[in-house]
Amino acid sequence: MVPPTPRRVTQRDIARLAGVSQATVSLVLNNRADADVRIAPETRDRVLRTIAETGYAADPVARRLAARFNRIIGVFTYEPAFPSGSRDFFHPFLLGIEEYAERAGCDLLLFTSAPVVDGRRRIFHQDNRLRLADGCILLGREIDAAELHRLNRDGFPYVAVGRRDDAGGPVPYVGADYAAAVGELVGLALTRGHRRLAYLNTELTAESSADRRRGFVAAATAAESARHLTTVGRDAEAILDDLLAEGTTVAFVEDFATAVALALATRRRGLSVPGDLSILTLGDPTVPVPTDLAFTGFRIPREEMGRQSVEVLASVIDGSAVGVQQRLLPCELVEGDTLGTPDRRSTAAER
Amino acid sequence: MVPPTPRRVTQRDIARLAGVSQATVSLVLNNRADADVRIAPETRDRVLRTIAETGYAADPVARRLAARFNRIIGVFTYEPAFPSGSRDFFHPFLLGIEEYAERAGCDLLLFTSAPVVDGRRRIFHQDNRLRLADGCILLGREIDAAELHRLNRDGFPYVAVGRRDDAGGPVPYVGADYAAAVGELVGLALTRGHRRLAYLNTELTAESSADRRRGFVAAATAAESARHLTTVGRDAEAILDDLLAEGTTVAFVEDFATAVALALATRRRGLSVPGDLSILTLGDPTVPVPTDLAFTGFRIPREEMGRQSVEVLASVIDGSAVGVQQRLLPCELVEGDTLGTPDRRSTAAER
DNA sequence: GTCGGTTGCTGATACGTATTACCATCTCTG
DNA sequence: CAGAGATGGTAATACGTATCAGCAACCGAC
Repeated sequence: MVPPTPRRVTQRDIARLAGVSQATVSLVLNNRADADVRIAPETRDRVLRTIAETGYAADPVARRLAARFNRIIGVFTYEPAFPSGSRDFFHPFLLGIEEYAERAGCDLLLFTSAPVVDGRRRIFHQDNRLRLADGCILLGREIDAAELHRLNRDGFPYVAVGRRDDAGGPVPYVGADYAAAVGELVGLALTRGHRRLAYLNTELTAESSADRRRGFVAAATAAESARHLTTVGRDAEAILDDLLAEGTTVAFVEDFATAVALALATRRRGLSVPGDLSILTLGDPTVPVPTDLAFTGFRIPREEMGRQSVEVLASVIDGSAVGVQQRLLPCELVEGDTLGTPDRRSTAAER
Repeated sequence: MVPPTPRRVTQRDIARLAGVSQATVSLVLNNRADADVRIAPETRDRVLRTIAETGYAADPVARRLAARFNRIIGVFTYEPAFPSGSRDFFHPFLLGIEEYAERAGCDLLLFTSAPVVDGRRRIFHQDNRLRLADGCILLGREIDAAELHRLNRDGFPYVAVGRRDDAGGPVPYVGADYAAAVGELVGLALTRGHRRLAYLNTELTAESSADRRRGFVAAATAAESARHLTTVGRDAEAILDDLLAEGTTVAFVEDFATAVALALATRRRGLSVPGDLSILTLGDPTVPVPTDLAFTGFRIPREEMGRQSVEVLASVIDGSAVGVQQRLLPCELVEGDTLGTPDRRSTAAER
């Protein structure tokens, strides 16, 4: 292993050239002007001139070792950060993260080296370089609670993108207020006259999923009937049978692809969306699904979540944040074409 | 500035717990088994057990300071790395870079903090953190020669994505062989009977542009006429006039958007592509342009360029590379619908 | 029992920067 | 002109790891 650097300019070199001590160079560089640190203007100038001449730049590694602060923000993703799917789910988050990092003058360290163990990436592994960063941002649908636990224990500054349950203490996060958004959608459906609602969920473990269900349950108390169906292992036809049998007029669908499939099945049966069945989606697609329908639902403020996660992390790192930072950002409702009124069809027939 | 870390486990702690010296801990950790470094198996086990118990992880900063090697690859882009345009030009490069970095166990450091000066980002600036990385990858249509110069002078390992002219010495790069690809296209056009060719370029400075032109010039010697036109400041109509006046039958167009505009203009005039004019593109679009035409041209192996740039950089860093690394990857020809035969129209009329 | 060789480990030091305690020197005051 | 106070700088040390010269202890051979 040959040292890659032939020899680089250090503060010691500057000091020698300027006829001062290394400490003086450091003091000049850091613009120290405390009560007990004084540098004569001409000395300062001489040092600065020498620095300019040599093109010296401080070694960030040594600086970090000594000062324990580096203006580097780690980004940990549980999936590749640059995925193939162009309309990818992570992309907007990263966009916001990069934007705010640039504004804050921070570099981003992507932990691409994190190995996959048991089907998912791990933060903590042999020889992890987490601590090179001043703090880190965690991206992923599900984040291992044990790893959050360890981050908490180590006192390493971090922020999760998306709300997280406690893991050995409260978890700092910047999330989307799914509960409120779903609640609003339910309210909208009730206003339009819907009384028989159904909630279709896929996964069960993720917080983002639980929050949506919670929002549904809380807002649907005024409904005649509010059922929960799982879509796991069932095809759209079977689900549709189920919905129609109970006289459901509006379905709240967690997974975008399921909503598309359900709409297709409805049409295949000669029924219309939203004439016979209203279908609401609960967030943007996570995988690209082609559809000609403009679904009614809400938009997750992903870019803004990225931005604010960096903002929060920065405040945690520099100590200006008090307590555990937890933010929920509002989701914007999207009025599409898939929410109708339950009686529209009969009204049309009466005409 | 409160120290963010309360207190972390160090080799010294391990050493104390295991009853050995810090040096021994380091030796065990690095699996040293040289002739003059010997650790008794039981000592080694004891140290390893202590490490496991405490959950110790080496501080990458200190490691880097001592060993000058960190398995971190810097990525410098002259534009935001995560751009808004979904079909972005940089994206495939980053995809390849990430993929190979993951395989090589390297992390990626995005220099988002690089400030914009005079309309472009700068690698070297006050307080740059370049040296945190073991080496870096440079992405950008045009890269400042002065900055390359300085990288060369400093002996900092780097690789440019895309061929680069010398800048105070040869520049290591992984590029696409534009000259060969354009040459092949010219050959194809000649085979189809074209004799009057035109080359339409936009910018002049970038190496990628010069390579294409060079390929054109070298291969077009067999043609009756091979002209160069600039598209800068001219609209598609004027260019088309020019082409038709000279009896040009095939246009090699550097910029994808220009090709689209030219095809539209041709059609507006009641002429057909490729019946009256063949239009060839010289690489993928850099900005998304909607078109229903499948252009004949070639594909830049961008993902592979990303992968290999990391591969090359890694070999430069670990010293296994001899000399300056320069690679040109072949571009894949794409047979679309925009290359015809110059006499097809008259043949059709004779029938 | 002395001498060369081997084994297993440690002490010292380097890496480059930040910080603090402290030391000269000069200036002012009574 | 002694003492206090201000001024301008330096030496020393810390940060955590890697490396290497070298030391002690033991072994075997003559």
